[in-house]
Amino acid sequence: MENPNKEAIHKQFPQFEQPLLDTISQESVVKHLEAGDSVIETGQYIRSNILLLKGLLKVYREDDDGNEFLMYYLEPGNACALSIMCTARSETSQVKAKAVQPSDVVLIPQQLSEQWLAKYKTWHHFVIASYRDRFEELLQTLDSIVFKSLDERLLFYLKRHVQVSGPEIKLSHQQIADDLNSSREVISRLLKKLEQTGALTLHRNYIEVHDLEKV
Amino acid sequence: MENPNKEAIHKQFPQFEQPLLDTISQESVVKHLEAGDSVIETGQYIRSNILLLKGLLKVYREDDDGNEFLMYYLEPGNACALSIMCTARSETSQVKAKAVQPSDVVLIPQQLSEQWLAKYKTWHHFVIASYRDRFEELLQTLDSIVFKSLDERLLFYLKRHVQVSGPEIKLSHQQIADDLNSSREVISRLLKKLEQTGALTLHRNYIEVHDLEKV
DNA sequence: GGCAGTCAGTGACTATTATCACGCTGCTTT
DNA sequence: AAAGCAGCGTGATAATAGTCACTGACTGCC
Repeated sequence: MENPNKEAIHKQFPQFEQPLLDTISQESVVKHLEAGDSVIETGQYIRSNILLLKGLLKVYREDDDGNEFLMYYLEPGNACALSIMCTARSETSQVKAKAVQPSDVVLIPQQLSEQWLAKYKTWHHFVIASYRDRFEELLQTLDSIVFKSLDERLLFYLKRHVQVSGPEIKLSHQQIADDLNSSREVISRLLKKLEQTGALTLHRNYIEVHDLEKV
Repeated sequence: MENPNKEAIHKQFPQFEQPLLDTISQESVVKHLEAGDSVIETGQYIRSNILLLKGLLKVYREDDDGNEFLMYYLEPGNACALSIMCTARSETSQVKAKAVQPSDVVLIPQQLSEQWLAKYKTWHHFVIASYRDRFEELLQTLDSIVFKSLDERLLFYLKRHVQVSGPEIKLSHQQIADDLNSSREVISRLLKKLEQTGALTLHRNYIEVHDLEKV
């Protein structure tokens, strides 16, 4: 009885050694998420690592007033050590993850992950690389917030979004404002300025990006 | 010929297994830093991990205009995967580390670190835990920048500083402004407000903290 | 077609932070 | 003691971003 997702896992994570692939297929759970679904809420495992097979996740921080901001996106082949999320809840804030597109994720219980660290070399390289990559992405987000003004942050945001899901940005101004922890009116005004430069065209509920580099 | 720092290493990193301690003593270099010394510049090894034996380091981000902001402090027993620093130089910014107090650091070449990951269980746990801890601290910094206004960020900054080096904060207003990527005048005004609440007393070149919690 | 609801545009106002310009203080140097 | 300088206080002003109030425009539904 082969796990039907085995091939998908192998394709997205070709670096894993064969026995590890077998173990993953046997012991972990693949979960399908619709756009908008929250990863934490659906996860049966409280502390799990997540491998993304298909789709797109956004990982964001939320404080207790409901304010949020985008940390980074996860693409297929990426992982997010959910252990980070579960431990990293200070009194006030929490890390959350949500599907942006319909997605397939592999949930790996924290305990298994730790066993594999010792057992499978490719796994431990993968985990360390994941931490490092996530760290660097977070650092980039931080940079843009600290050093840049909102119009530059918006540009950075749009570029990143185009990278992960193409030049048709299907978001309302309100959603963008949320991701940047700003307000709709401000984002609207900045977007309009960008439209006037010819970098993009605004539509209802989506933005057509032409060229963000020349701005 | 015993490495005289072996005992210090053992004391700060008691979780390390004996063979690992031996290897560290033999193969790594302990470097003394005076307050203000930059870690990168003194490091003979380009890509190294750093273990802090004594003192206090600050790790900060700097963009190409010379603006900077504090990411977090490192205390004895902490480590900073310097590999992060070396790879994490985007076009614009760079991670740097500087001694705040006279400090002793152990420099571990990246190559050795990677060998040890497979060889010593306590090392690989340590590295993973370090990544996680640094990640969470960075997340806290990010929180304070995104969700809080400057007066709250200043409070957060002062609290953290008190935690790592006591209630006598030996910094000029300018230095604090740099760490928060703000300007001296603004910090001066906010500090004055805090003084009026009785939370601290201002002096030339240092601040005497009484109680930051009640503010 | 009419109604409700979401999305977007806009002007006026406010709050926060940055910047500029200056003066004062107290320490160090000569 | 005089000069020089770093650190700090302060008012005025500017720039940026957030908030409020309102409008119109499009969408889906009955």
